[in-house]
Amino acid sequence: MTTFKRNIASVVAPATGLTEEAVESVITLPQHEGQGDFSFPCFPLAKTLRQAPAAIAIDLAKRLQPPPGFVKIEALNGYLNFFVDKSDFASQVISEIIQNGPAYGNNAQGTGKIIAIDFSSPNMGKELAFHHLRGTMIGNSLSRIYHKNGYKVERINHLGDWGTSYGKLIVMFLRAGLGEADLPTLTLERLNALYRDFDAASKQNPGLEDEARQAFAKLESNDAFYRILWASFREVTLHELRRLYAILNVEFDAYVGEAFFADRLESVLELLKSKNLLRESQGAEVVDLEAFGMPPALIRKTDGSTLYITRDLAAALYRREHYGFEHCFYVVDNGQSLHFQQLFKVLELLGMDWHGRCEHIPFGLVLIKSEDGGWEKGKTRTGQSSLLKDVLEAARDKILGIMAEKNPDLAGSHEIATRIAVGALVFSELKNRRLNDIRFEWDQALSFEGDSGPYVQNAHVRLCSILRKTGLDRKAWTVADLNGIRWEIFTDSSSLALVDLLAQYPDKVVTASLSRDPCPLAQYALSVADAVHRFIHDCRVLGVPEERERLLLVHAAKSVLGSALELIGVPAIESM
RNA sequence: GCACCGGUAGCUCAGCUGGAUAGAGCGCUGCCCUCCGAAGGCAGAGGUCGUGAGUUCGAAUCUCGCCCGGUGCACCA
Repeated sequence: MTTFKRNIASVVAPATGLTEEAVESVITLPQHEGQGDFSFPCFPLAKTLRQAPAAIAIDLAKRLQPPPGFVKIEALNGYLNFFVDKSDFASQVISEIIQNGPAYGNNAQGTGKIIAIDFSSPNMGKELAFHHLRGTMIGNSLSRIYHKNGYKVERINHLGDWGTSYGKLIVMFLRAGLGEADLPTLTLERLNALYRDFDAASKQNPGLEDEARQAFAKLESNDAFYRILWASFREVTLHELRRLYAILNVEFDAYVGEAFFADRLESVLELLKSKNLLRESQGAEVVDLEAFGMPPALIRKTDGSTLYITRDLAAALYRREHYGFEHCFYVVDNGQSLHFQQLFKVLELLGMDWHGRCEHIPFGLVLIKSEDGGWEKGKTRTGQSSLLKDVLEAARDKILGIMAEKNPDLAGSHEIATRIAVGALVFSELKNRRLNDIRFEWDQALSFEGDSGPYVQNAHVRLCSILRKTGLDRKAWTVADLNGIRWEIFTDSSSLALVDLLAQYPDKVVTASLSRDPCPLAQYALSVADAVHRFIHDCRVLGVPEERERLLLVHAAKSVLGSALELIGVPAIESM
């Protein structure tokens, strides 16, 4: 792909006076048939050459000889269209895929650089709701994408495990008559129920809020019994989280929750004071951000306790010191953009010259139907949101039904059904741009038709199935397999369309990293799946004279599609 | 009121670092398995790209105003 662009640049640059880099950067891929394979738009030349773009294109088309790898140059509508030698193109693309193996699509953009990425980060004592899937999978996918771009990625789960909320849990735990003896059998479900009980009970008994604050104060002062309760609650939460993350195939390098920063808060306050940023306001301590068009950042409450942003300041300072990151990403929903604007501004005011390396990566909200029929943000606390484990189970069960009908040989395989369910749910989260709000509806969440995860997974399955029939599914392909390949076999439109897409993979890996959005890769996987299904439909592979060549393409397509699926976190399964 | 985000086919959405004739899926009308997996393929109908201006040779894409929807804006995280 890059060699083809470079070859175009090598003939266009001298004829136009542009640099080769400038030519390469404007080369586009045409959208319609008859427009060649690469295009150079002549419009920007109109001014300097004082000629109409169409005339420039016609003139260039006459004067230029097709560069290596090309057979024809044509002028059309002010574009200079280059037609590749199809055999040559297929040869270059497929050879590159075979030579690189799983490293195809890798680049060195991030070599030697570290990215700290904070995602998922649920609250202790609460079950994962369906809406947590979005941030979790966006963060997971971005981690993999940046890794493929050469970065070292540190995945951080910034567990919400400190604050008055945990006073609430302790209060309700004790009020329910539970004690240390009950800890071994405690479940996350039970803890989550205690939360809801607290909300209900505190409406009747407003004094409960005070009790919770006192309980948290006692926890903060390291009361031994309260520390044991807290540690158990945390372990129960982590146990269930790890179970779900395993199903989703999501991993973290660190579970560093807010509690970890508890004893660093004083030094944050000292730092703010030393820079003369802290002001007293209505009995609380704030950093005034009015000059920047923002409300003040509330650092310390009237009762002396600290807040979210105080802990986030401590976390940012720690991460910078501990990881020395190039970028620090916060994958958190769009509703918190003000918080992050304030956080980054305070870091700037503190004189942290790296504040610009911190970046909020917002995503749209998951809305649920409200009582009046409108749509609103779902809240775990009130129990309106569906639990992630329930949605996963429902999806798996529905898929088991479909499998029984479509592939009785595999019927009953919970493992495969689960992987299809994960693929379906994850793909529908990531195929759209991350800032779009999503409306949760059961019917839609459990719809597996059309442009869906299963459709893309099925393309991979069909490729695997063909390879399996020849015993080549576990083969390690090498450049030796390219000897004697008749590249002209790939010049039919279905094969060529597939080859063309495979060639675009490295660019898509970069695009996704620059937009900080898995969406381009999900869309790409979809178009590869389209091309695969069409290829399999149009081109018989086994038992035909072209078998050897087509098996090579099948393997190349499987390899690239599998890689793209891995990047977005959709399981690349081999049968379904 | 201020701020962030969205507004493209009946519905759900791609396309947005400006480029040629705006693309999918669902739904609707039909067609294709004696053939490697039909969870598949092919064809048809369906569009003032919210709206008004501006920048430009060229705007769904950039800038500004307005309208509609979601979210946030001091002691929760």
